[in-house]
Amino acid sequence: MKTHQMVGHLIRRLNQISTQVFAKNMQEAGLGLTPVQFAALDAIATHPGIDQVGVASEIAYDRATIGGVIDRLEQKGYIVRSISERDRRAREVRLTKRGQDALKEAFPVVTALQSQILPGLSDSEKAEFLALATKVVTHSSKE
Amino acid sequence: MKTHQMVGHLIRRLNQISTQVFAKNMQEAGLGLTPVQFAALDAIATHPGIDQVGVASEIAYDRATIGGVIDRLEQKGYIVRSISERDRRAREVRLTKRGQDALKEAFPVVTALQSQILPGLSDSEKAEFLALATKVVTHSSKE
DNA sequence: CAATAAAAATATGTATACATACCATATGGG
DNA sequence: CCCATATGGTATGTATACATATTTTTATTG
Repeated sequence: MKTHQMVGHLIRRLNQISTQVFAKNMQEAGLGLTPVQFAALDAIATHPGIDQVGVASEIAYDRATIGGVIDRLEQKGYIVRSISERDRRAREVRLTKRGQDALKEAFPVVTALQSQILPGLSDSEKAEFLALATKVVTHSSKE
Repeated sequence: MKTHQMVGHLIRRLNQISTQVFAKNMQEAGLGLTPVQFAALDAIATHPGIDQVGVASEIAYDRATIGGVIDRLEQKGYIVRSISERDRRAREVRLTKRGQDALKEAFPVVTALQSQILPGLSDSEKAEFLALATKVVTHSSKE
């Protein structure tokens, strides 16, 4: 079997295409958010006061990676961290005004770029791909 | 739209699942190859004397990343680099005996793990997924 | 209630992933 | 032949991605 035909290789290429589309559209919109940063902002906006472990499990990352992502979001002034009163080990995370604005700006861009992520597929093929991918991810996260 | 349902997010999760399956199977087989390292070894085996840019374009990476990958393969004693006589800027890359052995050992493992990468899908669904993914990647690399 | 296990962050180390800049070399045109 | 340009590789910087270890704090259990 050729490497090019292997599933893992194809998925990596899809991810590559996806992140490039994301970066390109973000840049054109004058926003510097990466896919992870956007996902984290969205998760925090949906669950204000969530802790870092919560963010990690919401978007399926490990704690260590999320720590770095949140560091950078904090440096950009998009979020604030505070020690939880309920559990002093935990850091509660919330959007700042700037973070809310950035997310509000990013949302339509991200929604619009979805259609560019699977170039060459018809609408029904895209739907089929989405259904299959969802099935795999759902199945995998149930274990 | 929820982040979880976005194409990019799903693709990232698929890639995550894929790399985890790869790492797990490699480790169980006592091999320490990453997906990129395997792909690079395979490309070099198929094109002995290929230069680094050649490897990069074979497996769709940038020069900088491949440089690091090849550094590590060299450190492991799997490949050797030599200055090309045709073009003294270029480094020709070849497998060592150890590299050939490692690749030979890895191949059946990688072939076998393919079936674990899309858990929850039937064989026909896997084939459908593969066809759609191939279509996207092919379409995208034609530009 | 003290000992201990578990959990939240962080730190550390390794490996992608890629943009940009830089150096050495090659190549094409004048 | 000279020069502008392009190309191969490396260096640098940023951002994931994750395993493992460590610290602080919490929860559990004998």
